[in-house]
Amino acid sequence: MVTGSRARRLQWVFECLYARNGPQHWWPAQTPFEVMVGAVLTQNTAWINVEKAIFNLKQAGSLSAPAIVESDFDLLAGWLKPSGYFNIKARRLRNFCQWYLQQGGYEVLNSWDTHTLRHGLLSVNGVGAETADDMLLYAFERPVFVIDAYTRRLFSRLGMVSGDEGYEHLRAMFEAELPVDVGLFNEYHAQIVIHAKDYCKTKPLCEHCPLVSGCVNA
DNA sequence: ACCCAGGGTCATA
DNA sequence: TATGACCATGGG
Repeated sequence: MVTGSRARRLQWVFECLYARNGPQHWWPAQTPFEVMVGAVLTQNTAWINVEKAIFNLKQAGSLSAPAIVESDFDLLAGWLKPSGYFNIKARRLRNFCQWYLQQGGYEVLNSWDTHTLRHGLLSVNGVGAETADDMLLYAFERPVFVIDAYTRRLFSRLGMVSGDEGYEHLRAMFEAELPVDVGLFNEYHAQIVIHAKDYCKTKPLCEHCPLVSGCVNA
């Protein structure tokens, strides 16, 4: 049983995850721009398929905002095919890159305060709350806590949230209960995802770990 | 054969 | 505000 204040329980869950899985070094990408592309492509899609699409973009020498904006639409959609929803994602990626270039690129965007940058990202058709927060945390290194389906499921199973709270409500809760720290938020979200994907299925669980009831195999 | 994957938009009530 | 339809490939 997990006891204590919610803040303390959130810390405990993180420590258990980290002890089990070790540092994840997220986001798996070579540049901030690649993080942003991956954030769009991974919408409701297995990461392994996103990797194939990003590989195609690199292979074509088109993993840049200008290249994506200028490339033929059907060609772009073809590169994105393995990641699914390729017509929609080609449009979303192009929307984002157009906006990205219009604003002046990474350095300019990174000079904005987090609130302004978040609203800017959300103004792009195809960039929703989670995608924007992925970009803010992993490409711009802002202390924003990313909420996804895994986060809802884990903490719902742990009895710490009901699960049907709105996105902003949950994000505000995590950011209020935890130390506002980019490194912590980075690692915490990565741990939640890796826990849901692999490790809780293949690694044994420690007896006193609060994750037992949060594991899909428990 | 069936289910879901690191969501978001749009139409409808 | 809150559902439902839609997007689409690939791995278990």
